[in-house]
Amino acid sequence: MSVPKGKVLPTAFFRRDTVTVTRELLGKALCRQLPDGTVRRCLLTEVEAYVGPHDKACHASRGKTARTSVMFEPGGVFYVYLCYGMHWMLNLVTEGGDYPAAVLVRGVEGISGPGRVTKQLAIGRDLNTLPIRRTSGLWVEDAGIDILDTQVERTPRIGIGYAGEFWMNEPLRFLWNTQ
DNA sequence: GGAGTGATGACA
DNA sequence: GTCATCACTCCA
Repeated sequence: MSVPKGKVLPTAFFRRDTVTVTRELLGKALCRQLPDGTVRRCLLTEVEAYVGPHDKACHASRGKTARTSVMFEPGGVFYVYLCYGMHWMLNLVTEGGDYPAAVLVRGVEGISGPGRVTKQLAIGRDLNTLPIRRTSGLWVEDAGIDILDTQVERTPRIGIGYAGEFWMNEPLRFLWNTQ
């Protein structure tokens, strides 16, 4: 069963508190325009928050660099980077600007794992720094689904053991339990 | 449990 | 310039 077309989320949606945005992204539809012109819509089921310069797991916690400068942009753009030389990671930049934070897309309905999501949706470097809107070929829509807190699970983030005792345990990973 | 893979950032 | 590290995935 496919996800019906919804209203495109405005830039303002992303220019807010990162944890709030992360939680609200569950059940929203990540939409990708395919080369043949058709659109694939996938409900977001797993996301992680990287909440600012003080977050030791956030790439920008050690300052602004060529790679992380996009995270200092006002929210509503993509941060895409290559991990382990093979996997593209998709992030949605949040907050109002000059404050590095983003949401990592770890999974959508039918696709688990951040590297598999980008592979299946053909997401790569070319989307880095582009705005989150229809004309970029990748955007987010409100699918009209209301997800109750009882369906949301929070856990520590994955693969950030280097971030120190506090940040590696913060429950900044959000999962939508669809069962 | 371990390899693959290459950009990135720290350091010289 | 070198070098270690990595918000992962797949196969044994």
